[in-house]
Amino acid sequence: MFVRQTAPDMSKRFYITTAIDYVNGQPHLGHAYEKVIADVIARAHRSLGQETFFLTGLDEHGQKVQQAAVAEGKTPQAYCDELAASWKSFAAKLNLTNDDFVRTTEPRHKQAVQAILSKLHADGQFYKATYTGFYSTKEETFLTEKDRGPDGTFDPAYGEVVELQEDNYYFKLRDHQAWLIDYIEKNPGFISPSYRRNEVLGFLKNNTLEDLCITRPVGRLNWGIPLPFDPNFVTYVWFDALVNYVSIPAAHGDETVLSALSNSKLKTQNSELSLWPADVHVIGKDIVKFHAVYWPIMLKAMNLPLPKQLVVHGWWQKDGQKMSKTTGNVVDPVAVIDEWGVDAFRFYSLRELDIGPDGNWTDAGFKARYQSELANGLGNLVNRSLSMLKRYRNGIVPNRSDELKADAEKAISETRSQLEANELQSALQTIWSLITRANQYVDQTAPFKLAKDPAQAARLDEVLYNLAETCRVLAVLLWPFLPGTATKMYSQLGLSGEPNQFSDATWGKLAAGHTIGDVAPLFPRKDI
RNA sequence: CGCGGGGUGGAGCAGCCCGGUAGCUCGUCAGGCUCAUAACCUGAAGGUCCUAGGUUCAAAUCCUAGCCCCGCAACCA
Repeated sequence: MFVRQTAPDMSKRFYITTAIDYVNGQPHLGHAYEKVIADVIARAHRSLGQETFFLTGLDEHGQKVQQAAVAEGKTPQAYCDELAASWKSFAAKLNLTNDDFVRTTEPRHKQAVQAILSKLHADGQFYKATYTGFYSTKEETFLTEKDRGPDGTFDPAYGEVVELQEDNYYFKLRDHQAWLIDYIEKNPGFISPSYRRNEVLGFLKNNTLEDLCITRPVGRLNWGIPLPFDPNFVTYVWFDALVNYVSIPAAHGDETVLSALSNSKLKTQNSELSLWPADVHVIGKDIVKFHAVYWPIMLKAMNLPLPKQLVVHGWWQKDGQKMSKTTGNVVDPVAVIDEWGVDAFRFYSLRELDIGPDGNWTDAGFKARYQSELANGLGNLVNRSLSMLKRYRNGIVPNRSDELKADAEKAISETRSQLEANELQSALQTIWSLITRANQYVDQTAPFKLAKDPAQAARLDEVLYNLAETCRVLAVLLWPFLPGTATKMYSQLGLSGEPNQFSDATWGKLAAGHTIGDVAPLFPRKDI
């Protein structure tokens, strides 16, 4: 064994990110879903004893923001500032434990973007070229062949279409295809689930990568980060949004990123966290290509290691239909949380849909899971267990008994490995199997009958201990998913703090003689 | 042949990667219990695991072909 000389906070943290959301609009279910997935994974790793850094944030540049700001008579920055406030409160509403919140209009991000652009430009990774195409002056965008109707003309919605020439900078992607295919093949865990990996490999093997246009002339778009080597252009999406994953580590003093950009002087905060490479990027299936193809190539060009894993989630439908603002069948996460509580929202999102496939949100399904699994399953177990302990033993924990120990330990070890593998839905199923077992145990041992017979006092003690201790273990297992509920469970057990250390999910930690707290339903039944 | 996902008892899903009693929630029916949020427990009915081939001692699970749904098709999680 080598003795590590590094200071504790210099060791590499588990670093997890969400995609950053485009600020043009209000948060919806999809945004909430992705953040909850990332938060549960982040909390799970913290609980398992790993130093963790969880980053989420906003993408604030681009034409749509610029246009929306102008339409509201505001400056783009003022427009972003207002929306950023609401997005930050949204993160709080979801009970996220993000350690930072990136906004791409922040100086700390911009300086990193410019440092990267300067370095790659100096390294000859970019070239300037002229593009000729059909341009819609109304939509302020170039049209492609796909935008043509069946008769070969462009839709009148595009207004006047003119042939236009435009200079832009391009990033060389072409030479990178071979190593990237090789990398993805040799690292089967890089893209999860596996069918997304196959999709990327299929794309890479059947297509030739086109070089990537990375700029817009300021005449067409000025709400962006200027190229440090050509003031006539701003950088366009790729070297802005994606870079947030390393610009924030740089701002926190990450040595890996800073040394890769050694030709520049970046201001950092006083901390010196070690973050890069990211352990997990949680993203939606729509942006797999950008994260699995463009981003690795960009990192390779920057001489930075690749992220360890992309966790790709699916889409929610509502009642079997695509959610859209025009049909109005949207799920407003804030409304759901206000009505049912954030833990119920988190629970349904993760229990109903595994990470990967598309899912179907139904209000009836939500209510059913709330009622049966949260109220009748978990809530009722805790309530009946602790009520009996209160009533029969004045809330004083009896001597330890191990009747449910084996069942609990099975659930604990399964949950642990499922959390480590990001199998969140399966972990919830495992946890609920313990809840079911405990409810069954109440029926089999009938403590309410034992209580009527003084000769059975010792037996009643055993049963009450097993139930209380199972509730305590459940609180620890549930904490990453239902942090508020888990903390309430601890509080009802008379335990202070949060059950946020997985190591506390060890049978027998509840001490004899301890007095529990006040008991109240965790998920009040809602009769509809 | 553009890409991808799915087709499992009445509904919605898990299982498929690493073949071997078809599991979960809801619903239906019949019992039990009364500590608890009219909650809990037990049992029953109900399934050609889309179809057809193949591999295998054994396939929902692997392979091939077909049918049917549904997304995506450059920046929408």
